[in-house]
Amino acid sequence: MGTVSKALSLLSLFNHGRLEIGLSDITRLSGMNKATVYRLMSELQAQGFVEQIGNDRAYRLGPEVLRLAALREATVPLLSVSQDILRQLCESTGETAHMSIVQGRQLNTLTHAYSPQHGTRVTMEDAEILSFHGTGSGLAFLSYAKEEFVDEILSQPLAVHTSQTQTDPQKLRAALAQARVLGIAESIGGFEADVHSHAAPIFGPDQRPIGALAVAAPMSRMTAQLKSRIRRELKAAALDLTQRIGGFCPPDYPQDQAA
Amino acid sequence: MGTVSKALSLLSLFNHGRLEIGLSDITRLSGMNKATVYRLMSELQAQGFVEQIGNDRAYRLGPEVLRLAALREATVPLLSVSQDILRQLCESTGETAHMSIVQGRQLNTLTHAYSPQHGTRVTMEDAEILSFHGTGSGLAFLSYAKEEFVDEILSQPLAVHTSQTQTDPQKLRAALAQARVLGIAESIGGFEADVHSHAAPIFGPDQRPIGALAVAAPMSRMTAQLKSRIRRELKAAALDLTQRIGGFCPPDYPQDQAA
DNA sequence: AACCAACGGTTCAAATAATGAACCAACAAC
DNA sequence: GTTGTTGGTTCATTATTTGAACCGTTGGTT
Repeated sequence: MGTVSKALSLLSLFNHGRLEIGLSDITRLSGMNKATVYRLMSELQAQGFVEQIGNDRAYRLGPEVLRLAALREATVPLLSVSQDILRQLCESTGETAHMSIVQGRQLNTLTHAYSPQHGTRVTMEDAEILSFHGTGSGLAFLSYAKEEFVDEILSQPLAVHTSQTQTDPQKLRAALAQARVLGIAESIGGFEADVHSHAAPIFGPDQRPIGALAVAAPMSRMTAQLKSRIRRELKAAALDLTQRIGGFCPPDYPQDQAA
Repeated sequence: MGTVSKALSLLSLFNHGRLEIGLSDITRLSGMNKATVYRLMSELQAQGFVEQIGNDRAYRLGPEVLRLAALREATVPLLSVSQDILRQLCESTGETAHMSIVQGRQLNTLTHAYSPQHGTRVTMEDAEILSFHGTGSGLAFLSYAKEEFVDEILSQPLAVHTSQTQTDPQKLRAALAQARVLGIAESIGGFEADVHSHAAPIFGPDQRPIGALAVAAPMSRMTAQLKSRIRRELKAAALDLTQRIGGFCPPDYPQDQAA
């Protein structure tokens, strides 16, 4: 691994539970030498990717990432288009909708929208890390991912999030096969208890999945009627998103049949 | 300059006019060796900071920057809070409002809001690079920036954007002094002809300016009445933003006097 | 006060990674 | 065919990165 990759990998230590990290913590988390980490962080800081704050001198992400994100959006308007689509989607389903993309071996939620329709709703955070085997989004992605990627994910130890988390690789593969038939994956309480999520994959310009669009509802509200509405709306929304960011569905993705 | 800084500096070659860049162009623009650039870009690509697309294999910014930006927002909600404030600001003034921050030696617009009130309006793009001497935002920042920074900016050759661009360092310093009295800077047609912009600095936790909030209107609409309304609203909005991101105005910033 | 542990930051010889001129293969224009 | 692009690759030389040990502070314990 080159020096640049090492430096950038330090950035991925930040997450929602760790928005600020001290030098020693970074050293421990990364397994690198303290002097190395210090020098790398200093370079990242000089370029505005992180900044140091407070009297404990902890590092946090810097303002430069905002500029890059604005430019990325100008190139591929994934976020703004998604927000548009999510707004419609949560309105037409009355439930929480969110969009996630895969970066490396991680599935990250990028943006979400709530429906004001119900008092209870599934709550979300942006930049949250989801599991592949426990969420509708993860399964939707895997159902059209490369074989090797699926193998890699399913051969690792699979975390148990709730009492209903499915961790049997064979049963998960069966779920993927079924998702390929419908073009929609679902997870019933696999990540958070009482949450039933549906998801459809989003595809990039190379006809490979880049992430997923999902609708999450409390299990108590999941009637057959709502289920079919969600599937219908979700498929249309995912297709729309794929097209509006310049992507293409693979030829074997079920398009026309009603879900 | 370390290897990491070199790699990250390649990212700053991207801007609105250059969303996608080929290997040879990057080589030319950066002045580095082609093999070096190739290796650095490969590492950036492996980490998702850039991606290669099309049959010309040009590079563009990658999805990883979105995740980092979402986390930065979770740490310091600059964007979301700004958008809130900009919406109010353009509503109360009836003109285009925008927010820019300084990153290195660059002033970048991060987000903006239009008022639906008038048919004609000043149009903006996010992630646009503004000049310090030609815009209200730039002057607002400089008026509270460190002496050395002001010297550095004003000692460089100053671009002429319009026939009304002020490029005399002495007159610009006078404008900064006046901005310090009001807490508001302005530029009349200095960046784009026919645009009159007002701006107020935004401060960080260390009482140093980090950027500016601005309102831009067509010169034809700029009556004394609108001017005083803009100044009043702008100062309140900038103060609000500063406080809501955990910043502090320096003691010498004029707070209470009406503008 | 004395002690200890943990913190951020620094040093420098040794080890490792970055560098760049030259090179390919592929494509396009002439 | 020639010439000039392009993206990508090679490898001996060179310069940078590395990490154990160090320093000065801070904050808690005894």
